[in-house]
Amino acid sequence: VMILRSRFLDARRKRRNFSKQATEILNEYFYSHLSNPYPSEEAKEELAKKCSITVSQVSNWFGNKRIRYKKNIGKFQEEANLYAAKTAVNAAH
Amino acid sequence: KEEKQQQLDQSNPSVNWIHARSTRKKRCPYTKYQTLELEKEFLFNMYLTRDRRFEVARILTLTERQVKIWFQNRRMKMKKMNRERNGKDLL
DNA sequence: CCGCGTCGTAAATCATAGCA
DNA sequence: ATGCTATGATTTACGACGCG
Repeated sequence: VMILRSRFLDARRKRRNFSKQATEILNEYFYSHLSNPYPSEEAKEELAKKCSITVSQVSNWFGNKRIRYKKNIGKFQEEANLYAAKTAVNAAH
Repeated sequence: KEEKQQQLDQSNPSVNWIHARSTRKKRCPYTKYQTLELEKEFLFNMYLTRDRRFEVARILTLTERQVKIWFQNRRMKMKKMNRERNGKDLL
């Protein structure tokens, strides 16, 4: 019973921000697909696996990212340049 | 359908993936009472008959369209909950 | 053609994590 | 602690497409 109880409570655990690496991976995808930041179901699954989060969480992240980016492109300019440079470096090596 | 616009300038983030239906109704959160009654109705049956939809809409002061869409969204929510509540628990 | 179904999403809003 | 904002999740409202 205690085990079941703990498991139930665990399912209701409070949300945590995603890890730095996960956010990094998601941002890399977002900024390298800025002209069409809509990952396919397969891409979402791959991202979910790499980030150790669920596909739903990947969808939530992109939904939030797209709207927040669009709402204030200026605020994300620095971040955009950062990832643009990063992917350029990756491509070069 | 997606191939309509593919070649977009990376340097020009005037991103065109902006749908923004101007004719779209602004989201308006339902009251606790409305939500509670909708949930009770959903518990009774996940799918509405036309008559039931009319009654629920009248009682809650919502349009039939809003009630119809609420049920569609609610079914999607249930589906998602089931999906996540699967392949989990158990040892 | 209609009308309601699902699926994926926009946009607003909620809840609270996390930090100055 | 406290206030505040960033962030992840949830809630309305549709468009696109499907089926009968």
